[in-house]
Amino acid sequence: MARAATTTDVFNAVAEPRRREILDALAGGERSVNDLVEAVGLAQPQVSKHLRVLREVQAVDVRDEGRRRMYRLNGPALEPIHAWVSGFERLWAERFDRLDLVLEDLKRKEEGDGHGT
Amino acid sequence: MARAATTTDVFNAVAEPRRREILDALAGGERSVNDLVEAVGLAQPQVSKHLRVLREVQAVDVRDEGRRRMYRLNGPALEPIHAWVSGFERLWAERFDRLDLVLEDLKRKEEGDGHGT
DNA sequence: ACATCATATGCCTATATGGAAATATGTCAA
DNA sequence: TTGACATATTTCCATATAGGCATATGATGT
Repeated sequence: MARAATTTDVFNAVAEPRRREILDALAGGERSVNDLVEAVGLAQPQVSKHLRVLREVQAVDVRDEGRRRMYRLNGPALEPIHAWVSGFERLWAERFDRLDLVLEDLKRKEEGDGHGT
Repeated sequence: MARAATTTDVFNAVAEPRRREILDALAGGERSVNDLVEAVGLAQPQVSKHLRVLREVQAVDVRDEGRRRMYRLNGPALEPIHAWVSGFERLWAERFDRLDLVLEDLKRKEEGDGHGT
């Protein structure tokens, strides 16, 4: 079996750095394809192809405006990534380390003085 | 040019669902390869290969214990993902939607009544 | 109808993949 | 040393890429 298609899910779609750049460029608001071509410095066909992938995983929406096609972010499509990676946040976030300390402290106290039920 | 190697960065490494499963399984603490084989239901060689990829992007660390190799998470390697996707959080988090409303409201007011400089 | 601008699609190629199966490496125990 | 267990590596293969380039589609103005 080969690698999963880039359109399988948003994880695969954003594994490509150029596609992340495109999403970053769209963070400022709607943009036409040509705008994006300038923004990411790729040839137009490549940008269109990346946009297709992003469309298929719902990461972007399109709107026709005359001869141009305006692309915009569809943020919620990225939520699964955030949800997944947030589960590991405590492993690097300092504030959570400190929270851990507090919790351990509480636990120690509770076990220490026997004023329980 | 082909697709970027899975070991290029953590985004690519984690695009493979089986590797995410492995990381999930490691969230509970250190595990041997055989443990992981059971946990994810893949053949041992595949698991070893996935673990190699995860090692190369620093998402896991290994420790030798007798004939077993104990793998553990190295959370901070996932931070770039969290950092990137968090930039888009406002696009789906309800509380931010409401913040947007408030801001727009303020803006309207400011533009509406001419009490400027 | 025509020329022009804007975007999408098709074709080509080198390349890395993930699973399967076989095998190599490494460690312990007797 | 030999055997059993634990893990890693190699080989094989079908498949999907990403970029380059040519071209098709679509909308606009004259």
